[in-house]
Amino acid sequence: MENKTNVTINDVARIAGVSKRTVSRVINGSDAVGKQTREHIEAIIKEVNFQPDKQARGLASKRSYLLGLIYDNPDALYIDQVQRGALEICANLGFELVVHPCQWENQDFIEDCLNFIGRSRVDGVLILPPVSESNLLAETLSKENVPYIRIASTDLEDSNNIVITKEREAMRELATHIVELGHKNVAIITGPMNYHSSKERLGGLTEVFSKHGVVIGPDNLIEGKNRYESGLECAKQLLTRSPRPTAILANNDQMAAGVIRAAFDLGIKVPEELSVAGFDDNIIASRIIPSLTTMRRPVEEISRLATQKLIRNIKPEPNASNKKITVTPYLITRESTSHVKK
Amino acid sequence: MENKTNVTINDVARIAGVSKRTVSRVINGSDAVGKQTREHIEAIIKEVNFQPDKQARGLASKRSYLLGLIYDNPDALYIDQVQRGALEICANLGFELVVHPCQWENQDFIEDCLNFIGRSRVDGVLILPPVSESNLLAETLSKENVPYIRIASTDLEDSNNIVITKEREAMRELATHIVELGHKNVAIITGPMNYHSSKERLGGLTEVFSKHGVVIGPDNLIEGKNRYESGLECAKQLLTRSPRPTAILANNDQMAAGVIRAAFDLGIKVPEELSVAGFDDNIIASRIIPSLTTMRRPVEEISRLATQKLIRNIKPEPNASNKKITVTPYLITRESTSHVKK
DNA sequence: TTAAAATTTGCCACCGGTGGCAAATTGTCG
DNA sequence: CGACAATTTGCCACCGGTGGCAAATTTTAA
Repeated sequence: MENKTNVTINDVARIAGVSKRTVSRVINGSDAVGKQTREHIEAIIKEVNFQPDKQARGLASKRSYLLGLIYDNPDALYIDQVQRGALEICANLGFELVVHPCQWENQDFIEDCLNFIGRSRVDGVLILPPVSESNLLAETLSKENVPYIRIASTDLEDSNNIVITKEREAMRELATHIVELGHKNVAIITGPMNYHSSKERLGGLTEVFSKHGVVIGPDNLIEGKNRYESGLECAKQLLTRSPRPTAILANNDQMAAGVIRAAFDLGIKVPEELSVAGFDDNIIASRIIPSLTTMRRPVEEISRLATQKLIRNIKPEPNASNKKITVTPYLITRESTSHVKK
Repeated sequence: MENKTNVTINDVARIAGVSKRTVSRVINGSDAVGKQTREHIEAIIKEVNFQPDKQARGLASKRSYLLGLIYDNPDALYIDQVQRGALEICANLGFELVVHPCQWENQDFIEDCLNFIGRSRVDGVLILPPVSESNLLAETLSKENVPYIRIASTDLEDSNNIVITKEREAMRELATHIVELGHKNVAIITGPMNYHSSKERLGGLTEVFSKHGVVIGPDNLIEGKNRYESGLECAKQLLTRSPRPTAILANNDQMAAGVIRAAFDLGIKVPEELSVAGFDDNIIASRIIPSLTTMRRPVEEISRLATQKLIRNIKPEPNASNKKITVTPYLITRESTSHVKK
């Protein structure tokens, strides 16, 4: 462990008996270096533990080796998973991750993001839902030539900068599960309907339900806010209606947890008298009693894919294919859903 | 919104009709600038939305305006709160936050951290528990002259670089609560006993219990791993012992959630037959049924304080006092604890 | 009024790398 | 074997700021 002094490129060059330009070429994997020269220099770099200064490199090459993570999501568990996935890729490719939470419904949010990008000099940004749904942000970044990747639920006509989670398809699977359990009287708590993702998820459900005679109308459809408290409140409304639904599907796990609490408070047994399902499979889904049937979104995997794509957008590799990336969540069946009682 | 072109210090200097050195002085708040010159330049900076390049600044001044966040904590909710607190301060003081999860029990963890610091050129690091308990890391950073702050539960003889959470005192409060509820047969699931924090929390509990005749011995003390699964397993052991404890105190909320699950699986009613308490007040504590009595750790506040202190250590202000910072968690009473039945 | 001191400001080198282009070296072929 | 092409390598300017020091200006003191 001799991390002591900061070795510079000049030191390496001097030791190797070459010019620093050649060392620079080696660092950057340029092909125009003789084989033995390269190996000699690489050995020395390893030996003296030379780590090129990101500041200087950035200044000269217009690259900071920093990635920004832009989000406005109350779900800490989701963010954490994204970070882990992204960092795994960053570590491999020599990037660092700078986090930037924001308020995407504020008026100055675009400016705030641009300022962040300007200040921090990140080479590109990863944009998480729901911020990823802002076409204005995407267009602005395009115009400013800032590489970005959006993680989102639909194509949004921006397919080269997006990783798509097929939420509509996922919800079809969930709806099928519910139909198979014999539920006819199903209620849905959607997310905020100005989110694409809420529309996609609802769409997937109703497609299947309508084919099987499960009617979704104003009486059993309610718009939630994706938070626990909101799920609690919406469920209290739904559960006092008559006829009482035998299943409630919430737009995410947080709200589903609220539904379970509401049922508990009203003395309604889950799943015997009420089936409940969520979306995300965040940690709460497996901790709550009864544990929650939900759609697992492989967040870490999505994040890894998105980060790779982002870095490839920043420094294009010739041989890399550039196809659209999609991921589909899948059903996790737990205690909160069961056959409807006759 | 005219973020378009990247304005440089030369542009500002030219527009203001001064040298860039003078503009630099204004940016850095040097006192050696004439009042009207300063105001003139400041106006122009605002007008053209000049944002000094962090790379260049860093290269020249040996400062990156980046802070590192080092942690190895499975609890995403805790990390998220820390980030929010830290970012609030960073935003005010012109810093960015770079995250670095690690495996502090790996052999090369010190080297890994040093490499991270070297690579990213962070100006200082915030170290979260349990990594903060590593005296070796702290000493190494001292030796390398890297500013750091540890968030930890005891003084660790490093008081100028530490923000202390008084966990022992907190646990006294919890123990008192349990004693007041009449419990005599109490079991404890500790954290890993090689963590200071686990010792502190256990110490606080036993201090109070021993004064009130509540005996803690091998029969009702078990070492957990701070995770849900561990709480589940430990509780299953404790709850099949005879006499069965009337209260189980877990070292954190994750394990307490496991205890509640174990009780549920064994048909033991909480809180009627068993009181349960945790530590942290993370989100799961209020979501679970029954909701969890716990000690709230004001994580965001702690993080803000730590970040401020860190930045002050990086660029010392003359008038800033430099006293020790401590925070004490406090009791949140919910559904999972009640009077012991006679 | 003038010299000396204090305050402001500007010049220039430098931080540690990268990029363009020319120079040096090696290889190829008639 | 010499001329020419291809491959390697080095020189030097530059990225956008900061720091030291001297120069210019203003203030104070005699």
